[in-house]
Amino acid sequence: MRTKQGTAAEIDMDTAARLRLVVMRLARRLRQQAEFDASPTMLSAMATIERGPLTLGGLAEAERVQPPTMTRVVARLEEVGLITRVPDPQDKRVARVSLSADGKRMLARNRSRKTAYLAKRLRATNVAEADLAKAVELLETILNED
Amino acid sequence: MRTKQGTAAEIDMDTAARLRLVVMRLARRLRQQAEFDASPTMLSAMATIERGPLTLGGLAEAERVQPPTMTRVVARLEEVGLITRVPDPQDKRVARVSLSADGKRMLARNRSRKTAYLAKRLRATNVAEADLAKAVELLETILNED
DNA sequence: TATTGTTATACTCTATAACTATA
DNA sequence: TATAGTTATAGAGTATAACAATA
Repeated sequence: MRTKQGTAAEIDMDTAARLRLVVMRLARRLRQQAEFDASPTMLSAMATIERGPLTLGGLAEAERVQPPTMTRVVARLEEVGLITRVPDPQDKRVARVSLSADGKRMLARNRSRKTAYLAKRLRATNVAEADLAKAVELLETILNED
Repeated sequence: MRTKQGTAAEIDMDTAARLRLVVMRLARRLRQQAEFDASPTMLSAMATIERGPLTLGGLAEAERVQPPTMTRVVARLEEVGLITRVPDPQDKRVARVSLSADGKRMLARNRSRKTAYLAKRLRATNVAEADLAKAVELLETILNED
Protein backbone atom coordinates (compact mmCIF):
# COMPACT_ATOMS: atom_id res chain seq x y z
CA MET A 1 0.00 0.00 0.00
CA ARG A 2 2.77 2.42 0.95
CA THR A 3 5.83 3.49 -0.96
CA LYS A 4 8.37 0.78 -0.41
CA GLN A 5 11.60 2.59 -1.17
CA GLY A 6 10.77 6.09 0.07
CA THR A 7 12.88 8.06 2.49
CA ALA A 8 11.71 8.42 6.06
CA ALA A 9 10.27 11.85 5.26
CA GLU A 10 8.33 10.51 2.31
CA ILE A 11 6.90 7.69 4.31
CA ASP A 12 5.92 10.15 6.98
CA MET A 13 4.00 12.22 4.47
CA ASP A 14 2.22 9.20 3.20
CA THR A 15 1.36 8.05 6.71
CA ALA A 16 0.29 11.56 7.59
CA ALA A 17 -2.05 11.62 4.63
CA ARG A 18 -3.58 8.31 5.64
CA LEU A 19 -3.84 9.37 9.26
CA ARG A 20 -5.56 12.51 8.22
CA LEU A 21 -8.16 10.67 6.17
CA VAL A 22 -8.82 8.02 8.76
CA VAL A 23 -9.13 10.49 11.61
CA MET A 24 -11.56 12.62 9.68
CA ARG A 25 -13.64 9.63 8.70
CA LEU A 26 -13.64 8.15 12.17
CA ALA A 27 -14.66 11.50 13.61
CA ARG A 28 -17.55 11.68 11.19
CA ARG A 29 -18.62 8.16 12.06
CA LEU A 30 -18.50 9.00 15.73
CA ARG A 31 -20.46 12.18 15.21
CA GLN A 32 -23.14 10.12 13.51
CA GLN A 33 -23.63 7.93 16.54
CA ALA A 34 -26.82 9.11 18.17
CA GLU A 35 -26.04 11.49 20.98
CA PHE A 36 -28.99 11.67 23.29
CA ASP A 37 -27.41 13.59 26.11
CA ALA A 38 -24.86 15.86 24.52
CA SER A 39 -23.00 16.36 21.28
CA PRO A 40 -19.32 15.42 20.99
CA THR A 41 -18.44 19.09 21.18
CA MET A 42 -20.34 19.43 24.43
CA LEU A 43 -18.83 16.25 25.84
CA SER A 44 -15.35 17.35 24.93
CA ALA A 45 -15.86 20.70 26.63
CA MET A 46 -17.30 18.99 29.68
CA ALA A 47 -14.36 16.61 29.89
CA THR A 48 -12.05 19.60 29.89
CA ILE A 49 -14.12 21.45 32.47
CA GLU A 50 -14.04 18.35 34.66
CA ARG A 51 -10.28 18.54 34.95
CA GLY A 52 -10.68 21.84 36.76
CA PRO A 53 -12.99 24.84 36.70
CA LEU A 54 -11.92 27.18 33.94
CA THR A 55 -12.64 30.64 32.68
CA LEU A 56 -14.45 30.78 29.42
CA GLY A 57 -11.33 32.02 27.68
CA GLY A 58 -9.22 29.26 29.18
CA LEU A 59 -11.74 26.74 28.07
CA ALA A 60 -11.76 28.12 24.54
CA GLU A 61 -7.99 27.91 24.47
CA ALA A 62 -7.94 24.37 25.84
CA GLU A 63 -10.48 23.26 23.27
CA ARG A 64 -8.75 25.26 20.56
CA VAL A 65 -11.79 27.16 19.50
CA GLN A 66 -12.44 30.87 19.32
CA PRO A 67 -14.13 32.56 22.30
CA PRO A 68 -17.47 33.14 20.56
CA THR A 69 -17.67 29.45 19.80
CA MET A 70 -17.16 28.59 23.44
CA THR A 71 -19.67 31.22 24.51
CA ARG A 72 -22.24 29.31 22.50
CA VAL A 73 -21.27 25.86 23.67
CA VAL A 74 -21.26 26.99 27.28
CA ALA A 75 -24.61 28.71 26.80
CA ARG A 76 -26.13 25.47 25.58
CA LEU A 77 -24.54 23.47 28.38
CA GLU A 78 -25.88 25.92 30.92
CA GLU A 79 -29.30 25.93 29.29
CA VAL A 80 -29.60 22.20 29.75
CA GLY A 81 -28.16 22.37 33.25
CA LEU A 82 -24.95 20.42 32.67
CA ILE A 83 -22.65 23.17 33.87
CA THR A 84 -22.87 26.18 36.12
CA ARG A 85 -21.31 29.55 35.64
CA VAL A 86 -19.70 31.21 38.65
CA PRO A 87 -18.89 34.89 38.19
CA ASP A 88 -15.49 35.80 39.56
CA PRO A 89 -15.96 38.17 42.51
CA GLN A 90 -12.53 39.75 41.97
CA ASP A 91 -12.90 40.43 38.26
CA LYS A 92 -16.43 40.93 37.13
CA ARG A 93 -15.56 40.38 33.49
CA VAL A 94 -14.64 36.78 34.17
CA ALA A 95 -16.93 33.79 34.45
CA ARG A 96 -15.78 30.39 35.62
CA VAL A 97 -17.58 27.27 34.56
CA SER A 98 -17.79 23.97 36.36
CA LEU A 99 -19.82 20.82 36.01
CA SER A 100 -23.19 20.64 37.71
CA ALA A 101 -24.24 17.50 39.58
CA ASP A 102 -26.23 16.60 36.49
CA GLY A 103 -23.22 17.21 34.31
CA LYS A 104 -21.02 14.95 36.42
CA ARG A 105 -23.61 12.21 36.38
CA MET A 106 -24.06 12.53 32.67
CA LEU A 107 -20.35 12.37 32.01
CA ALA A 108 -20.06 9.28 34.18
CA ARG A 109 -22.96 7.61 32.42
CA ASN A 110 -21.37 8.50 29.14
CA ARG A 111 -18.15 6.84 30.05
CA SER A 112 -19.88 3.56 30.57
CA ARG A 113 -22.44 3.81 27.81
CA LYS A 114 -21.72 6.27 25.01
CA THR A 115 -18.43 4.73 24.03
CA ALA A 116 -20.05 1.36 23.65
CA TYR A 117 -20.26 1.77 19.91
CA LEU A 118 -16.55 2.37 19.55
CA ALA A 119 -15.66 -0.27 22.11
CA LYS A 120 -17.76 -2.77 20.21
CA ARG A 121 -15.92 -1.98 17.02
CA LEU A 122 -12.62 -2.20 18.81
CA ARG A 123 -13.45 -5.65 20.08
CA ALA A 124 -14.64 -6.70 16.64
CA THR A 125 -11.24 -5.81 15.21
CA ASN A 126 -9.61 -8.37 17.45
CA VAL A 127 -6.85 -5.93 18.06
CA ALA A 128 -4.54 -6.37 21.02
CA GLU A 129 -5.44 -4.04 23.85
CA ALA A 130 -1.80 -3.12 24.27
CA ASP A 131 -1.48 -2.07 20.63
CA LEU A 132 -4.64 -0.09 20.86
CA ALA A 133 -3.56 1.72 24.00
CA LYS A 134 -0.27 2.50 22.33
CA ALA A 135 -2.04 3.91 19.30
CA VAL A 136 -4.27 6.07 21.46
CA GLU A 137 -1.30 7.35 23.39
CA LEU A 138 0.43 8.14 20.15
CA LEU A 139 -2.55 10.14 18.93
CA GLU A 140 -2.72 11.96 22.24
CA THR A 141 0.95 12.83 21.88
CA ILE A 142 0.38 14.19 18.41
CA LEU A 143 -2.55 16.19 19.66
CA ASN A 144 -0.77 17.67 22.63
CA GLU A 145 2.55 18.33 21.00
CA ASP A 146 3.11 22.06 20.77
CA MET B 1 -4.56 7.48 34.25
CA ARG B 2 -6.46 4.31 33.42
CA THR B 3 -8.09 1.81 35.72
CA LYS B 4 -5.38 -0.50 36.83
CA GLN B 5 -7.36 -3.52 37.95
CA GLY B 6 -10.20 -3.46 35.44
CA THR B 7 -11.29 -6.37 33.32
CA ALA B 8 -10.40 -6.41 29.64
CA ALA B 9 -13.85 -5.09 28.79
CA GLU B 10 -13.53 -2.20 31.21
CA ILE B 11 -10.16 -1.24 29.86
CA ASP B 12 -11.60 -1.37 26.39
CA MET B 13 -14.32 1.06 27.35
CA ASP B 14 -11.81 3.40 28.86
CA THR B 15 -9.57 3.21 25.83
CA ALA B 16 -12.57 3.69 23.60
CA ALA B 17 -13.51 6.82 25.50
CA ARG B 18 -10.02 8.20 25.14
CA LEU B 19 -9.87 7.25 21.49
CA ARG B 20 -13.13 8.98 20.92
CA LEU B 21 -11.95 12.21 22.49
CA VAL B 22 -8.60 12.24 20.77
CA VAL B 23 -10.06 11.46 17.35
CA MET B 24 -12.61 14.20 17.69
CA ARG B 25 -10.03 16.71 18.81
CA LEU B 26 -7.53 15.74 16.16
CA ALA B 27 -10.23 16.03 13.51
CA ARG B 28 -11.08 19.48 14.72
CA ARG B 29 -7.45 20.50 14.68
CA LEU B 30 -7.09 19.20 11.16
CA ARG B 31 -10.21 21.01 10.07
CA GLN B 32 -8.73 24.20 11.43
CA GLN B 33 -5.63 23.95 9.25
CA ALA B 34 -6.13 26.46 6.49
CA GLU B 35 -7.48 24.72 3.45
CA PHE B 36 -6.81 26.82 0.42
CA ASP B 37 -7.82 24.32 -2.18
CA ALA B 38 -10.52 22.22 -0.62
CA SER B 39 -12.02 21.32 2.73
CA PRO B 40 -11.38 17.92 4.34
CA THR B 41 -14.84 16.85 3.31
CA MET B 42 -14.12 17.71 -0.29
CA LEU B 43 -10.69 16.07 -0.18
CA SER B 44 -12.14 12.92 1.31
CA ALA B 45 -14.79 12.74 -1.37
CA MET B 46 -12.17 13.34 -4.05
CA ALA B 47 -9.93 10.62 -2.67
CA THR B 48 -12.84 8.22 -2.90
CA ILE B 49 -13.74 9.36 -6.41
CA GLU B 50 -10.12 8.86 -7.44
CA ARG B 51 -10.30 5.15 -6.67
CA GLY B 52 -12.88 4.82 -9.44
CA PRO B 53 -15.67 6.86 -10.96
CA LEU B 54 -18.78 6.48 -8.86
CA THR B 55 -22.42 7.31 -8.97
CA LEU B 56 -23.54 9.94 -6.56
CA GLY B 57 -25.34 7.35 -4.47
CA GLY B 58 -22.31 5.10 -4.39
CA LEU B 59 -20.19 8.00 -3.33
CA ALA B 60 -22.60 8.92 -0.55
CA GLU B 61 -22.51 5.34 0.65
CA ALA B 62 -18.73 5.15 0.52
CA GLU B 63 -18.41 8.39 2.45
CA ARG B 64 -21.20 7.35 4.81
CA VAL B 65 -23.26 10.43 4.30
CA GLN B 66 -26.82 10.85 3.14
CA PRO B 67 -27.46 11.48 -0.56
CA PRO B 68 -28.49 15.13 -0.13
CA THR B 69 -25.21 15.82 1.62
CA MET B 70 -23.28 14.35 -1.27
CA THR B 71 -25.36 16.27 -3.76
CA ARG B 72 -24.12 19.42 -2.08
CA VAL B 73 -20.50 18.42 -1.83
CA VAL B 74 -20.45 17.31 -5.45
CA ALA B 75 -22.14 20.53 -6.50
CA ARG B 76 -19.40 22.54 -4.85
CA LEU B 77 -16.67 20.36 -6.30
CA GLU B 78 -18.15 20.75 -9.75
CA GLU B 79 -18.58 24.48 -9.27
CA VAL B 80 -14.88 24.91 -8.64
CA GLY B 81 -13.98 22.51 -11.45
CA LEU B 82 -12.41 19.74 -9.40
CA ILE B 83 -14.71 17.02 -10.66
CA THR B 84 -16.85 16.39 -13.67
CA ARG B 85 -20.24 14.81 -13.84
CA VAL B 86 -20.89 12.34 -16.63
CA PRO B 87 -24.54 11.44 -17.13
CA ASP B 88 -25.04 7.73 -17.65
CA PRO B 89 -26.34 7.17 -21.19
CA GLN B 90 -28.07 3.92 -20.19
CA ASP B 91 -29.86 5.26 -17.13
CA LYS B 92 -30.66 8.92 -17.29
CA ARG B 93 -31.29 9.17 -13.56
CA VAL B 94 -27.68 8.37 -12.81
CA ALA B 95 -24.72 10.70 -12.83
CA ARG B 96 -21.15 9.48 -12.49
CA VAL B 97 -18.51 11.71 -11.06
CA SER B 98 -14.81 11.62 -11.76
CA LEU B 99 -11.87 13.88 -11.07
CA SER B 100 -11.09 16.62 -13.55
CA ALA B 101 -7.49 17.28 -14.58
CA ASP B 102 -7.52 20.12 -12.07
CA GLY B 103 -8.87 17.79 -9.43
CA LYS B 104 -6.15 15.23 -10.02
CA ARG B 105 -3.47 17.87 -9.91
CA MET B 106 -4.89 19.34 -6.77
CA LEU B 107 -5.06 15.98 -5.05
CA ALA B 108 -1.46 15.26 -6.00
CA ARG B 109 -0.32 18.63 -4.74
CA ASN B 110 -2.23 17.99 -1.56
CA ARG B 111 -0.45 14.74 -0.93
CA SER B 112 2.89 16.46 -0.92
CA ARG B 113 1.84 19.69 0.73
CA LYS B 114 -1.41 19.64 2.71
CA THR B 115 -0.37 16.90 5.04
CA ALA B 116 2.76 18.84 5.92
CA TYR B 117 1.17 20.14 9.09
CA LEU B 118 0.38 16.68 10.38
CA ALA B 119 3.67 15.26 9.19
CA LYS B 120 5.49 18.03 11.00
CA ARG B 121 3.67 17.20 14.20
CA LEU B 122 4.36 13.52 13.70
CA ARG B 123 8.06 14.19 13.37
CA ALA B 124 7.99 16.46 16.41
CA THR B 125 6.61 13.61 18.48
CA ASN B 126 9.72 11.57 17.79
CA VAL B 127 7.50 8.59 17.36
CA ALA B 128 8.80 5.51 15.60
CA GLU B 129 7.52 5.32 12.06
CA ALA B 130 6.67 1.66 12.56
CA ASP B 131 4.51 2.41 15.60
CA LEU B 132 2.79 5.18 13.76
CA ALA B 133 2.05 3.05 10.73
CA LYS B 134 0.70 0.39 13.04
CA ALA B 135 -1.58 2.89 14.74
CA VAL B 136 -2.86 4.17 11.42
CA GLU B 137 -3.53 0.66 10.24
CA LEU B 138 -5.37 -0.03 13.45
CA LEU B 139 -7.57 3.01 12.97
CA GLU B 140 -8.24 2.00 9.41
CA THR B 141 -9.26 -1.43 10.61
CA ILE B 142 -11.65 0.06 13.13
CA LEU B 143 -13.07 2.31 10.46
CA ASN B 144 -13.57 -0.40 7.90
CA GLU B 145 -14.80 -3.09 10.20
CA ASP B 146 -18.42 -3.84 9.41
C1' DT C 1 -43.99 1.10 -8.19
C1' DA C 2 -39.15 1.55 -7.06
C1' DT C 3 -34.90 4.04 -7.58
C1' DT C 4 -31.72 8.09 -8.25
C1' DG C 5 -30.90 12.27 -7.33
C1' DT C 6 -32.49 17.14 -6.03
C1' DT C 7 -34.77 20.87 -3.44
C1' DA C 8 -36.42 22.77 0.84
C1' DT C 9 -35.54 23.35 5.42
C1' DA C 10 -33.20 23.17 9.76
C1' DC C 11 -29.61 22.32 13.21
C1' DT C 12 -24.69 22.14 14.90
C1' DC C 13 -20.14 23.79 14.83
C1' DT C 14 -17.22 26.99 13.58
C1' DA C 15 -15.29 31.59 12.28
C1' DT C 16 -14.54 36.93 12.08
C1' DA C 17 -16.02 41.55 13.18
C1' DA C 18 -18.03 44.65 16.12
C1' DC C 19 -19.60 45.57 20.58
C1' DT C 20 -20.17 45.91 26.01
C1' DA C 21 -18.54 45.88 30.47
C1' DT C 22 -14.86 45.93 33.40
C1' DA C 23 -10.00 46.54 34.66
C1' DT D 1 -6.20 51.54 26.63
C1' DA D 2 -6.43 46.51 27.20
C1' DT D 3 -8.98 42.35 28.34
C1' DA D 4 -13.05 38.97 28.93
C1' DG D 5 -16.84 37.82 27.09
C1' DT D 6 -21.09 38.50 24.07
C1' DT D 7 -23.85 39.56 19.96
C1' DA D 8 -24.35 39.69 15.01
C1' DT D 9 -23.59 37.46 10.97
C1' DA D 10 -22.04 33.98 7.81
C1' DG D 11 -20.49 29.61 5.91
C1' DA D 12 -19.59 24.46 5.97
C1' DG D 13 -21.34 20.12 6.96
C1' DT D 14 -24.82 17.39 8.16
C1' DA D 15 -29.70 15.52 8.46
C1' DT D 16 -34.82 14.45 7.23
C1' DA D 17 -38.85 15.13 4.39
C1' DA D 18 -40.85 15.95 0.17
C1' DC D 19 -40.32 16.00 -4.66
C1' DA D 20 -39.05 15.10 -9.84
C1' DA D 21 -37.40 12.31 -13.33
C1' DT D 22 -36.57 7.93 -14.94
C1' DA D 23 -36.71 2.91 -14.89
